[in-house]
Amino acid sequence: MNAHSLAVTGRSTTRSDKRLRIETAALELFVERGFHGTTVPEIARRAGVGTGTLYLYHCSKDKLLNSLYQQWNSACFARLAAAARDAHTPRETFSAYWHAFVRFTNEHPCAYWFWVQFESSPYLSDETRRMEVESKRPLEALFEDGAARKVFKPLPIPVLHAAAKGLFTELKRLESTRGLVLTPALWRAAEEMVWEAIRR
Amino acid sequence: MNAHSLAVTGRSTTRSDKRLRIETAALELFVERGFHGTTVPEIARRAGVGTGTLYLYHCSKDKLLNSLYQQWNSACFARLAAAARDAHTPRETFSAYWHAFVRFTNEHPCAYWFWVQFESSPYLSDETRRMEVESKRPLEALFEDGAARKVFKPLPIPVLHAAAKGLFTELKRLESTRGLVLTPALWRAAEEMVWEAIRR
Amino acid sequence: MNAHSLAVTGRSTTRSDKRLRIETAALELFVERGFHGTTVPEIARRAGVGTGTLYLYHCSKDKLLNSLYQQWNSACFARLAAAARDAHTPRETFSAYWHAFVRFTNEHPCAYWFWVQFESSPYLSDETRRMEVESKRPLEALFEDGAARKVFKPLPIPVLHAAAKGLFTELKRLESTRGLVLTPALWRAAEEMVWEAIRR
Amino acid sequence: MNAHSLAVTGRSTTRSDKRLRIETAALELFVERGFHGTTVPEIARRAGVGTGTLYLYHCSKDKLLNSLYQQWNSACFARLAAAARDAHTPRETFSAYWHAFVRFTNEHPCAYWFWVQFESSPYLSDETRRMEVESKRPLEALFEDGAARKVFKPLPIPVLHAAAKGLFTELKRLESTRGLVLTPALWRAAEEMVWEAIRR
DNA sequence: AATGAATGAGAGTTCATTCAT
DNA sequence: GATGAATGAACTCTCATTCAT
Repeated sequence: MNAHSLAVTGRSTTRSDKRLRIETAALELFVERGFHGTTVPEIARRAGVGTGTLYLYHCSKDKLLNSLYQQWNSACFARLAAAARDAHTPRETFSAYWHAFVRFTNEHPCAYWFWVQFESSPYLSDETRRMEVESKRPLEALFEDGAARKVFKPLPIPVLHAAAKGLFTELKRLESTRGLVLTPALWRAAEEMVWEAIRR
Repeated sequence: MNAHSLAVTGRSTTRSDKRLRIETAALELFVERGFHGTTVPEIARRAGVGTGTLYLYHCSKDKLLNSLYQQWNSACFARLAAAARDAHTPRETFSAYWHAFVRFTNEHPCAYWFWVQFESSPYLSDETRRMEVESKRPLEALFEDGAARKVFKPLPIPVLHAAAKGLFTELKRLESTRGLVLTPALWRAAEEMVWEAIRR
Repeated sequence: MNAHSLAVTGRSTTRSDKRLRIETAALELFVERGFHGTTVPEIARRAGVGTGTLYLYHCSKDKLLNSLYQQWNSACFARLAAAARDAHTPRETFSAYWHAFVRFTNEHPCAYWFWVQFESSPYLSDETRRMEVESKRPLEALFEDGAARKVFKPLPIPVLHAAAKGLFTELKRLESTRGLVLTPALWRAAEEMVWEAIRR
Repeated sequence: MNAHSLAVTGRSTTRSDKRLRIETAALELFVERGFHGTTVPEIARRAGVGTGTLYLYHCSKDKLLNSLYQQWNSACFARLAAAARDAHTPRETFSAYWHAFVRFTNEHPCAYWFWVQFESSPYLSDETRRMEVESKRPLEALFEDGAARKVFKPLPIPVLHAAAKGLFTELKRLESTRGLVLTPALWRAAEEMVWEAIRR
């Protein structure tokens, strides 16, 4: 997911390199112009490959979008789960999870906006939606301990989750639509808000 | 919305009736199939008018979408503002506002999902986005009293707002993706979560 | 199936006129260049309509080909059946049938070559093939009388039929590949050959 | 055609073996799916060679088709000529020729259907068509003796030929479209039909 | 005002052919 | 000689928009 290997190997036409460049270009363009606003030759051009080459790696524009969605979902959820691994209390778990999310979206802003733009779109296949639900489950498990110890409000874990994701999403949206500056202090305040919301 | 009013009122309502039918059909179809999944002749057919007629009321498919977005935004925000008019304390204001939102989205589920689907899409014009920001301001004013009296956390009002909208959105999404049943009790619990989040 | 009505009506853009022009253009081009050698815009251009117009009348290039095949098959078989209606003896029936075939292919050479080119091609759908078999049956009925009266060799009627169609086809091919001149005398001689072949 | 000869003869047959495998694969696929329904990589895959390898033997897909057509034409005509070599009377010549044709098409059904499918297609080059005419001439010479002795009807030899090829073709077609069973008895009856057709 | 047949630009996708290895 | 990943020209088909009626 980075351009590092490109610089190292010199040869810029290895197979996995092409795939990566296509996927990066597609992610950017889908975010900039939407699914139908982006043409396949445009993706190919930005990736520096021929149009037909794209079809060696992804069998349709549609499947490409779904593949990107699945990849980034997995990557993000894996990251969140990993971040919370060393936490000892529910409070620590939540904090680790929250800040990992902040970091992930800062490192991969394109992937984040891609997610926001397409999670409610009709372009995702049923299979992709199922995978998203599956990927999220391990994450929810992180909060089972807290729920069992009655640290949280007696609500389904996805609902607790919703408080976090919801505020996060809207803050990001305020940043882009109203120019809100998301300082570390604000992120900490927001974290506190969510904690107040979910704790018993 | 039905053939009855047509018969009763005669010719005079034909125009506005057609406009309404077009807009209703468009709203439904955009939600069901997305912007590019919906064709203009299809909207016209569902509205029971000729394809060309649609262009007497809306100069392009794009403008139609933006017009719908603006209309429903205004309608929703007006409704929220009205609901909070008779509240006396910040807590009451918030409660009125929250439940008005719940009610509005139950009464107009199509309009709600339209909003969710298109608020992050690239189909909205800059003008529409500006209007949305403008429309939201009066709503934010509702919370200025509470902010002044230090009932809320010392954060920009849009941030407080974000906690409400964020949780709301994610609960609705859980309803549609995971089958979460949104009982009145759950809505009250959610209201409480948001209140805990925003109050000082 | 002729350009007559065009001249009469003056208005050259009636619906059925467009359909006819499209089908005529397609028939000619398919014969001249084959199915894949003919592009849809080319058919439209020769028909004097827009590319999209073609799709108002035929839902795909493939279906257009099959529709043409079915139409001309029906037309040809109907003609042959009609021609043999007034014949009294098996010999007369056969003669009427043979010469009607000669006349039909002279009047519609394009349709004839279309038939020859596509009857063994993989572009015909199963449905088209079934229809062809069905259409041929009434024609075979013409020879049942002769078969019952033991005028013909004791073979399945389609086999008798095959002798006629086979020689006919090959003579036409000799005309186009070797420049054989198909005089009325030659057609009569060929008729005699087939009669000798099939009679007991 | 098998891996055996490869092992036995070593490197020397590799080249011609590859050529053969390519041509066999192409023949089969062209019959199964038509010219445009068959892709070059598919031919290569079925032949067990790389895509590029095909171009070492045939400079284009088009030329490959024409080459196959020429090869099988020559092979078939040579076989028919050889079969008639020992016949003494025109009747014997014709019989030998007829049954050799039956045998050849039974031994090489793919080649036969290839011929039927492409003899009227626009994929054959002028050169191929010329070669076909040339190849046929020696075959026609077989019947000159009979013509000179006035055994046959006083018609150009290709016309006599047409009666044979025509009935043959149509019988084969009845076999594949209507399930007609081509027994030896039927072939003999058909031979008799043709003989009746052409003899004076 | 209302219509819907007609349009053609522009989309996604395929595939014969090439060429670096 | 043999390969198959890469290419991009060219295809079929769609659909927002127009305009004669």
